[in-house]
Amino acid sequence: MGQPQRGTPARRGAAATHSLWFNAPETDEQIRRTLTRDRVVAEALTLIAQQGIEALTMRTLAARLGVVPGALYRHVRSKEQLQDLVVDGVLAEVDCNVNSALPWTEQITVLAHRLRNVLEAHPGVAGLLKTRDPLGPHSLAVAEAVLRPLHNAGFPPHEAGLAFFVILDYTLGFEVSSPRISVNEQRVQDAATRTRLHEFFRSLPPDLFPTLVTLGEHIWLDNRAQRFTAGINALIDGLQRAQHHHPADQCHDQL
Amino acid sequence: MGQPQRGTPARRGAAATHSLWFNAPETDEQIRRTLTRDRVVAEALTLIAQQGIEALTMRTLAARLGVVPGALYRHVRSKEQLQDLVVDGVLAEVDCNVNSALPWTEQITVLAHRLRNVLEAHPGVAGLLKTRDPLGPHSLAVAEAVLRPLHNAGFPPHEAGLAFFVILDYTLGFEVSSPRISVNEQRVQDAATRTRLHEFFRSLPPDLFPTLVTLGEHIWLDNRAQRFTAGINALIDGLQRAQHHHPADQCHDQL
DNA sequence: CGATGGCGTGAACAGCGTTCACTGTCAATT
DNA sequence: AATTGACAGTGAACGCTGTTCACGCCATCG
Repeated sequence: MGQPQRGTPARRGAAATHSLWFNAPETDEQIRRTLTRDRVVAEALTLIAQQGIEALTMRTLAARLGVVPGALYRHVRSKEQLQDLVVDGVLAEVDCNVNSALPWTEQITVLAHRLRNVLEAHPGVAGLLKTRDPLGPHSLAVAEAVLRPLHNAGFPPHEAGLAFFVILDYTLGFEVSSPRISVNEQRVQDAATRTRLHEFFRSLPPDLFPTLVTLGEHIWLDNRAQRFTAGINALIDGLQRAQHHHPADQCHDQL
Repeated sequence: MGQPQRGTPARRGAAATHSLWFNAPETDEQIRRTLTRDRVVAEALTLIAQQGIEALTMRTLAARLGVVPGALYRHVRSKEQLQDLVVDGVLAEVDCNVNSALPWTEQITVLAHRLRNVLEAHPGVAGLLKTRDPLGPHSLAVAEAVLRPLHNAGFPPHEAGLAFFVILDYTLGFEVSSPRISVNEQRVQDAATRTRLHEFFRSLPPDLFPTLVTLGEHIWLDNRAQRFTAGINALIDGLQRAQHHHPADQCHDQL
């Protein structure tokens, strides 16, 4: 957006490449004249939202845009860069505004839940986020939003950094295992597979796995929201106590 | 191991496929007659340890075993199954013995650190672990080892399950972002890139990212061990307080 | 009106996971 | 002891992936 904008023929190249233009999912009312980096990223986002991250292929993305695969490389240097742009586009959906009058624990909790909800809506993107150094503008905005309450709460730089990473590590790491979409294998966690899972736990040798056998079916349920809430609450509670009580934490590195 | 064991020719098929057998990395002193599922998985593990997870390719794995790619499919149904076996092979290295006389917080802390150390030694495997339902024998052993102290400490089933997943979510999620090995791009976090990162933070607009500008360089350092220790301590501390104080945790699901 | 530069095309390349007919060799059977 | 059958590994192929590049087309600028 902002660069000099080419002209507007009725439909660019409609005579030459007739069929692709009409087979493509051009359901929008607006005429889509030419490709843009923003349009590429936007289509990648809806593709991921619909079919998951492993469906994001240069070829299928190009097909959805009514374009030959190589054309994408005019707007994106590589698939890796496209993924970086996708990550930043997803993080743009996180609302970074929090009431700074609230205690920092509340602010961080709200931000973490917002981040989780956004990542949950784009399955697989968290996996990209953890493999990259996220330095896009919206990634930075999220970082700033999380770091600011910690700083204002009086955390010294080092401890603020630790708390910051601990919170992001947990939130992103939690979302890396998003609910599987792949329907080809029965990976979807429906009632049937849950029953088979419970049978599996009952069938385990009780001498080797006593706790798993007795607790298994009470534990392996898909209560992702509850799990995240419990985790983030424990985490922030622990951070708060570490702030007040023992700023130098003991080290358990060996063993 | 256990099935009827074929014969032992001096070198199986050495006349037909002469060169491959000698070009293969047969540095071991033992004669390697034929393929085994265990040998395939073992070679995959050393390949991952040496070159990272993205170097694990059916073709290169076959080449290292002195074998044509299709031959692997006699011992492994698919690459996905191979990855599952790799995950379980890695988790076999986790020592699951803990002194059950210690407080549960100590036991869990030790286990979490051991798990982290093992995963750190096999970069990329944590990423597989979070995308699978780990039901191999060694995965189950780790689960049992973590769950048992919680159970013995009096956690009711539901709360034990929550604590269990919270600890594993954090530990595995933390390890998903292992230090990059890929040297082709300058992803390795050396001193030079750290300096460039600090310059980057100083160059940010201070009106948009005030906290990042002031705290940036004190925060983005590669203190992974310290970060993990701080996180797991805060987490377990928070879980301990939740156990004693408010067993019913408030819910922050909306917003 | 002609030159220019950017964008999409079409085709190709290397590499990936996976399949399959075939072959050689061992182990058990007759 | 000779025959049979099972099976591991071969070689080649299929369809897919990301990526590159010479080639035209077209809008714009001079």
